[in-house]
Amino acid sequence: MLTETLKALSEPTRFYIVELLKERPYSVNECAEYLEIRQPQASKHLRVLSDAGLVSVKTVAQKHIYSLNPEAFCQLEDWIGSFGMLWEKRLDRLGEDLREGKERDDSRSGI
Amino acid sequence: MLTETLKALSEPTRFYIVELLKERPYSVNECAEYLEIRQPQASKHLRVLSDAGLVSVKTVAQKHIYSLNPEAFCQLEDWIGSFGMLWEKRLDRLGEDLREGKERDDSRSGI
DNA sequence: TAGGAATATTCTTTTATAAGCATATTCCTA
DNA sequence: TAGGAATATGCTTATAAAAGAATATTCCTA
Repeated sequence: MLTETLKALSEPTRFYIVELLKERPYSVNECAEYLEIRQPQASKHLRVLSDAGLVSVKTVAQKHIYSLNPEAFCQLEDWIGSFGMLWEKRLDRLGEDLREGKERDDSRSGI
Repeated sequence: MLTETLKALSEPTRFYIVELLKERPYSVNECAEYLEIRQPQASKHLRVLSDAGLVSVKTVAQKHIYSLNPEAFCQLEDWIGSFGMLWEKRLDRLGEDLREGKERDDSRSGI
């Protein structure tokens, strides 16, 4: 479900965690330290991100190393990509209309 | 704030409204009808989407016609795009390492 | 200008979730 | 194997937001 992904990302603290993980994988304590939150909160937020498929865990000794999970972001990218066509379509129609010398009727453009 | 955009989209009903508006602009009542929700809810959800910059309104007589706002989606697309580089970078490193005949150390790959 | 159509707002109730704190769990090492 | 490091979980409280119902607002038209 895309909405779960979006929901997980919409929480500011989790958003920052994801931004942090862009740099490199981090352990739970490292996340907590960098974001200046307590360890349990970091753990919980990472769990939400994990449940949403946004991050993966790798266990090294006692440490749980979290890293971004490409698939989830590709899925999001695909969805966002499905909008780009809309603006292009409208520009296409605008172009056609201009070539045909039509008056532009914005009630049809959706802009 | 990107988190506001994400939050607005993360609500299932609003997500469907956005999907509906992909097709063409819709009035409040039309949205309510298609999504089988009551008019006030549609109005409220559209307000949230509007506050987040995801939709624009055009008033035609008493009707408020809502349509998607390209800028917001482009912003999202830019952000999502900033992740694509990461996977590529990793593939690049993998490629380099292979050419150099190195042993792969996954603790550095973040995958 | 009165009436109705279309939309927005207010208020209440309910539900979801984030934070805080304590504690449990897991696993390495001396 | 006892102790400590790293992480996870449970419980409570506080806050945010969604739904429902009633009502207010805006604006066109006869």
